[in-house]
Amino acid sequence: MIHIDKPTSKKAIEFVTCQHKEKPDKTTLLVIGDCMVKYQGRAKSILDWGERIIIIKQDGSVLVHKPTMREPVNWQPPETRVDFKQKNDDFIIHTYHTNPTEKMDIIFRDIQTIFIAPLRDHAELAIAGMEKDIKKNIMEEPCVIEEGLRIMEREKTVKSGLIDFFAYDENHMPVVIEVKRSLATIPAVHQLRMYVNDMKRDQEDAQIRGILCAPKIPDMVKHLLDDYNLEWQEFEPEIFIPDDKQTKLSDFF
Amino acid sequence: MIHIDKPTSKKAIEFVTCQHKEKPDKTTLLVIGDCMVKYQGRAKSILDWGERIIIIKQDGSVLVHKPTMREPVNWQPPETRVDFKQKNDDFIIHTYHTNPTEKMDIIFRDIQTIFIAPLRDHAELAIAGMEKDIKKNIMEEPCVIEEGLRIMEREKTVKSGLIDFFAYDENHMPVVIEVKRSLATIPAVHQLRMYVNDMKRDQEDAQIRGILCAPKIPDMVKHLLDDYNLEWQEFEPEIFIPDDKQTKLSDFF
DNA sequence: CCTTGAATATCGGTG
DNA sequence: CACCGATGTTCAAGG
Repeated sequence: MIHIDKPTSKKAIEFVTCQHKEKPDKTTLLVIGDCMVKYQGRAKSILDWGERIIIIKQDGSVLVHKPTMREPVNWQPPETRVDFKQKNDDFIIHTYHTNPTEKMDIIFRDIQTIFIAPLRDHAELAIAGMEKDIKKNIMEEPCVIEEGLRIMEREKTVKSGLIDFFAYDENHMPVVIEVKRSLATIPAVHQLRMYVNDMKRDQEDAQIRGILCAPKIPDMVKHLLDDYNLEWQEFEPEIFIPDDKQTKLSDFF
Repeated sequence: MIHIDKPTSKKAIEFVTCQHKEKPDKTTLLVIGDCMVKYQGRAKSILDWGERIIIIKQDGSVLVHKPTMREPVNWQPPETRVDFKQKNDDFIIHTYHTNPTEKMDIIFRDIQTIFIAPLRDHAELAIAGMEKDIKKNIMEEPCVIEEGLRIMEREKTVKSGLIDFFAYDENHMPVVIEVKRSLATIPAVHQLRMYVNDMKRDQEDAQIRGILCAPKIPDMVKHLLDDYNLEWQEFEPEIFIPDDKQTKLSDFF
């Protein structure tokens, strides 16, 4: 890890050319300073002068971070080409990306620090509690949705898409189940409605239930479900750790 | 702007306590080093050792960035409380957030640099080419969709949501128009269908057209539109700079 | 390659 | 505060 404080634009060019430009896929570059940003691509934008953190990552992604907000204010996706220029007393980072075509220029009028470090990180995130995990739990314990439910198929393909669960209730009536891990949305109602219609067409069975399952279902969505003669079930968004991740996660939670 | 290189965990604690902890809303903190990350909240995750960049922003957002990818591998939203601890030879950053309840711990076994700087950035992003801008352009030049179109209402509220445009075509037939700035999706078709149905119910008028407008409409979506007797119009995703942003943007493009 | 759908989505606007 | 929709969404998985 090396860095240079308060470099002139000339020094900055020398530093990044010597230390980063030859091996951009091996070293991460950090620039902190007073800059403005111009972007043109899927949209167009301009960001006036301000003190920010710029990160050029080893896969060619470029981030411009303001001192607030989770999201970068400007960025480029991975596989962006980066070039460094000097103009008057400004240090300029040109970035260019294809597919989609996008360019972004960062102009520095003052640099506080430039860091260059070869970062090694081969770890992969082990995560639980995603929609996948919630579905696995429903598969193992269908009673969280309804007593007596027998799940027949999971990820069943029908004409208009993929049904999360196809089951029979305790009265042997077929049930189509759509699961959301967080908020149930209006499009999810239409998705479920479409699946139920597909099943009716396939089975020539007028009596098929449809249940939308989510931790939270807004009134608007409930009313829409009523309109279409569909049902809903709210469930506790408990996070279950799947067996295959237990070895990685169980020591910590 | 100050920083400390290769600090021991003890030195690191002293540094951040002295320089950051008293004014976390005034200074941005950067830590680069070998760490692991544990998170528990809306989901649960664990990230094994690796060299990463951690940013603690002045609004309390916390980012953990790997040397690749646009997205942080772990994070906390704004308004997160941060605390620093020492345990054996490790330097630990505890973060805690409420609503939703989430905690994330970052454990460093080696620190390359800690950087603390009060960053000032009051600039706001001026951006053009968003859905808002495209709608404004359609409002001003309805012929980009169809010759002879007269737009009557914009953002018209109906039972199931908000219609982008309500218009009459050159034959005085009512038209409901739904606009997407990028890809037209299947849910957008159902949205449009619902709006047309709402209008029919309101107006007791059997003849209402519905047009889905987007730069790109996949075949699947076109077929679905056909099924429901709806229309579509692809348009060039040209980016128009709205008048009120011209002063800011026009000098650059 | 294109398409589809999830996300610890985030974020802004509206009621 | 809840809720809704857009995002330069990003990202991974599947065809």
